[in-house]
Amino acid sequence: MYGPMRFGPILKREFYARDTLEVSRELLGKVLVHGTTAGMIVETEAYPGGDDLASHSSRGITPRTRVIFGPPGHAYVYFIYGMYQCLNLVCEPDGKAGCVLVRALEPVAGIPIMKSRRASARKVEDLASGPGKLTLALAIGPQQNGVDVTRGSLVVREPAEKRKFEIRVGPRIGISQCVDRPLRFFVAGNRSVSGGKAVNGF
DNA sequence: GGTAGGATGGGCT
DNA sequence: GCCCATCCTACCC
Repeated sequence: MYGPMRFGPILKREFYARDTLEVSRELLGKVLVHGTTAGMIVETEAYPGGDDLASHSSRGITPRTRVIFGPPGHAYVYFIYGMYQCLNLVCEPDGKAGCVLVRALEPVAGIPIMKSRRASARKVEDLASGPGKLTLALAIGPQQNGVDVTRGSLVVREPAEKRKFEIRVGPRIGISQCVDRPLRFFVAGNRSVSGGKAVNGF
């Protein structure tokens, strides 16, 4: 690599101001950057709101879910299972709910720092191979809830060079409602995708 | 290779 | 009081 932050342009707000499923699919292969750490997005899930009871926003606007109804291109970070944070990116036009859960990254930059934050990870591919793991690896927490991801220290960029990959689709992980909707998207065969062989078929 | 059980605390009914 | 958009460890093939 020629420099630690040599990526393409930041994704603009118009990228996010679209259908949640479309954005979920197109985020694969983009690079999530926070400070000096970065990873390529290899797994996402769509949470379109409305009648999708698995979506936090399906029960309406609350203090927690307010950001999901706000302008696109912002981060929705929530606390789960008493110890982890999950990162979502808000989609759809302002006023309409919809967000994408970023579920896994392939580490690209700042790997030594990520290792220090993820002492239990044995391999580089496991540093950010899950929604709770990637927020630890990139030090994303409640401070980032509501921030604009089209400018500032937490952004999504085009990759330095585009790679070809096959996209697979399946049911979302860890939910109890709407379990049959195929709203999980991942890069086929990528070692950083969460879940392993049983879930992903490789 | 695989899985069962526990950690741990905010959000909402 | 119950429900989680999870992860890690121990343990078992």
